[in-house]
Amino acid sequence: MSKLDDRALDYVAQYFKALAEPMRLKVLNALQDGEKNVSQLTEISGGTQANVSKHLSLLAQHGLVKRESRGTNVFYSIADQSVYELCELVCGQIGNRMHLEADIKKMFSTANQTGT
Amino acid sequence: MSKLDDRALDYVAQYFKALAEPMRLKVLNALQDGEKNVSQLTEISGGTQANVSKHLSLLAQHGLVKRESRGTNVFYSIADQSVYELCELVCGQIGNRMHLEADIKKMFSTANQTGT
DNA sequence: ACAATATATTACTATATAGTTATATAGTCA
DNA sequence: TGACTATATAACTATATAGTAATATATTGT
Repeated sequence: MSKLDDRALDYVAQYFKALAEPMRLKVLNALQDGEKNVSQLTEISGGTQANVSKHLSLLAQHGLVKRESRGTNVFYSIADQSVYELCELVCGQIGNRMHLEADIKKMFSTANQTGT
Repeated sequence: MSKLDDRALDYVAQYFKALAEPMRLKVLNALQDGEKNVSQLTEISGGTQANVSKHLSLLAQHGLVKRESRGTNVFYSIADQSVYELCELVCGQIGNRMHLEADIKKMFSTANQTGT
């Protein structure tokens, strides 16, 4: 990325924005081990059905998840594994940096078993 | 990232949020070829001094840029090259995907000369 | 057709924040 | 010290959006 024009910057910003929400990260996290329907994601995330549905909608809009309805269920799945690469990169950075240091390190020691 | 707890998710979300703003991306972009002071960044970005200063403050808070005052100037620089890796990842994805396809592709063909 | 279930949507409230204008703070030089 | 420049901050407005409650829209099975 060296000299993105304004449209591109807006675009990238919007993409980051889609990732800049704890509930959405939680949902993506939950989808790591395969597709899940809205009810499952609602339960896992501890959110309300309406809210989870809205977040899923947004994630789908930004191409982060795929949507497939089967019967009365709608199953969502990660659209692109690179989402996790992003998260890992960020998690790695956060682990290094930060005021919380010890705390954070502990969080990520149980969190970073993925290994791209 | 496989099972981040809520604190971690908040944390990661905040980090993405710092990147989820066109003006801040523009500033980061401008810092790619080395440190710059606030006046320079104000001019390059086309924003107001106050606004740019605020964004820089936020970027510094999140550890994305380093701050160093020399005389009456304050020079900012990229704190961590991994910021660019993030952007490239996102840019790559956006290039593949997307409604805008042709347009976007064109944008990024002139934009992706970095090559980590 | 009707009841039951799963998901989406709408209208709303509350909160966060980008941008602006004006002002404060700090460093430099006469 | 006082004028000048560079940066930061405060108070404000406007906008976006996360969450909620209620309702709409399927789809399935009877």
